[in-house]
Amino acid sequence: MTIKDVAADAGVSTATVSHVINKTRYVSDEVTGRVNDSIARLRYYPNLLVSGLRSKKSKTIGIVIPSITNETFAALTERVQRTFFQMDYNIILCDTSYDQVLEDRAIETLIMKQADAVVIVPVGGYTQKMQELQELKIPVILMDRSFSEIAVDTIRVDNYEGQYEIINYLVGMGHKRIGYIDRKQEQSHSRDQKRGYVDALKNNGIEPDPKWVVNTGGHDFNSGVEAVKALVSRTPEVTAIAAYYDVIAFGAIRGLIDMGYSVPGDYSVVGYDGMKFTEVTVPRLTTVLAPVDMMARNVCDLVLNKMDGLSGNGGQEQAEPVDVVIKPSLVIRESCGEPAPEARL
Amino acid sequence: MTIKDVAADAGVSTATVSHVINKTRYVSDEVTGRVNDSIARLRYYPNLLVSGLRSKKSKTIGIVIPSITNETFAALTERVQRTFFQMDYNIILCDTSYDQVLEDRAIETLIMKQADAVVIVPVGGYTQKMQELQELKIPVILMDRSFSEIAVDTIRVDNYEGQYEIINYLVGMGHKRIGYIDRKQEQSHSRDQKRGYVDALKNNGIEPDPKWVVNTGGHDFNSGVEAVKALVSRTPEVTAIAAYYDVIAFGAIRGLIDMGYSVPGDYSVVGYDGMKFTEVTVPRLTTVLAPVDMMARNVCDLVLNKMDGLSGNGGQEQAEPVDVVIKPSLVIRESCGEPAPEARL
DNA sequence: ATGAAAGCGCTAACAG
DNA sequence: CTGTTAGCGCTTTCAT
Repeated sequence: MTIKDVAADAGVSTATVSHVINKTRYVSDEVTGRVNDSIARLRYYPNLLVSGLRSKKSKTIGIVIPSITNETFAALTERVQRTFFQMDYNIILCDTSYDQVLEDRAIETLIMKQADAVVIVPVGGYTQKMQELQELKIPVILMDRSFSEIAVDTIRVDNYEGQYEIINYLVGMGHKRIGYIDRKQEQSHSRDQKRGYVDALKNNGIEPDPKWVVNTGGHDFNSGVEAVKALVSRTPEVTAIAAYYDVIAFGAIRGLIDMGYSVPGDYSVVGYDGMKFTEVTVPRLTTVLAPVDMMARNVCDLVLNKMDGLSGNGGQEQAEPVDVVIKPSLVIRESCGEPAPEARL
Repeated sequence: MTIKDVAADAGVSTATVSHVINKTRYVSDEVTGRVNDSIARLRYYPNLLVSGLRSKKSKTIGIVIPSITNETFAALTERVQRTFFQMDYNIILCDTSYDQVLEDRAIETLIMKQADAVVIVPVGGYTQKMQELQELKIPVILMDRSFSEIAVDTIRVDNYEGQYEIINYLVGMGHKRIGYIDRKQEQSHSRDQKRGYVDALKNNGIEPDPKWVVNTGGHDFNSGVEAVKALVSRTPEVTAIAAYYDVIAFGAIRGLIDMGYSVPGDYSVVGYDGMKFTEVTVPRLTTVLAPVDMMARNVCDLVLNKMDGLSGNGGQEQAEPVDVVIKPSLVIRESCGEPAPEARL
């Protein structure tokens, strides 16, 4: 079924059919009726790839993320896809498995599939391929990592503030010696988060002790178990423990229980990210909630702006790239308590 | 940058360029070299939408799911996308938000975007749009719901067996009165699951008592809390409680703790689905693990088969539709114990 | 108020 | 071994 079939069936030209479909010029009611009739009867579906060929708009947007099974990325993807679906855009989903090579390949494919815009949560840094995207005037938006040096639109979380606030909360409860389970600090967001921990202590007149900090081997539950055991057996005098990630926090809770302690009785524990399951566990985890909705809203606005800014002014005058930094919010639940009186010194 | 530019730059015809790109006929080393050179220098990316126009293959596959934030659907999507990305297929992701209207619209769009195949986890039943997909000879695969009456390929989980096994496990531990937190049974998979519970009891010589069963209002944590409170205050003599879904199981655990009971001390609790967080909680949840990998593998195989079965025999002779039923597996963890001696009667 | 026809960028006969 | 050219299905001037 092509537009030709419809035209023949309705006894009009293909131009007319095209115009009734797209409402792009006046067609008499009578002819419109006949055409719509033929379309329905023949079950005609316009070929969107071809329309895109002429209009230079594929009506698809690429989303490139390390893993769709990551709760935050999934939530982000869901919101972005919903918003765009309403505007007749589709999402091509590319999951890079945290692999730089796949990320590059994904971007290449998106170029070839004529994506109208690309949203990326990068595995590592800013790559050649991202630059090509920009050179081709395809709107690119980077998320969750910061690249302040580079002229590209960025939306990210203020992890410094997030970690700062939750440590501040712990101090406010009376904790003086607060452990931190950290990761290898390769990316800037890890470093920001760590700085939040350090500064929150300092600004409360507490001198951070390097012995309060441990690094995990990996990014999973067991790494958290190991880490907390290492920390507490070496430095039992901490009264609260902050983990850089909710799953690690649960590893910590498990490790503590294995060692015969209770949470929040003996130790307070906090996480980071606000994963859904943290509100169904015992105890419910106090954590820092990633501002997914706000991020999604910003992504959509930005993409939309960029896209019609492009057709609007003939491609001249790139606007200054934006760098949106969104503050996450503290979620207070049950995994913290005041330190024991004898531990308050 | 089009193929023409490359042809001009390399001093050959567009046909030659096309052939060196697709390796679709012999081209001398020298010319190949020149062409590749031009491609690289000009940063030429072939327009895949156009190639698809001629070859009738868009190299994209549609995935239509109720919500990408559902862990199982996300895992499924991830695996399917990875497999297909390797074969130069891309995924258009459509999240229907459990809305039948959006589902239909999604399928329509996929037709118009010339999807080569469509994988659907349906919101409800088999719809008109799905039938159109079949009429257009676009391979369709339905997942997670069963439509045995309909001639369409289906891959689903054997929820009867899954629920049967975990109840059987509970009985094996000595439990005689086992509660079941059920949902409204609109879809066949809920009914299958419930039957598994009933039959497991019967086959062990236990007559199921309707009083052991409660229905939740919703599908979330709090529904589980409410449900277990209703159940236990009415029927405290149950010693174990099975929930139709992990999140509900955690609601149940929370409800029990609120009422002053312990798990697995006073009551054993089991879930269903094998969500990731069930292995990081205290207690770790005993549950039934959805066979995501196996399902993904089956989907990919089926899609691939269907797609080249289509080009293979000229579209005649549809093979019998398959109905793959995959058994989930029991995961024994920490949320169950033997019933107290006085409760064993 | 509608139609004819030229292309969009690429592939696949057909030629040579 | 490589070039010419006719489309793929649709949109969009240009005509009338």
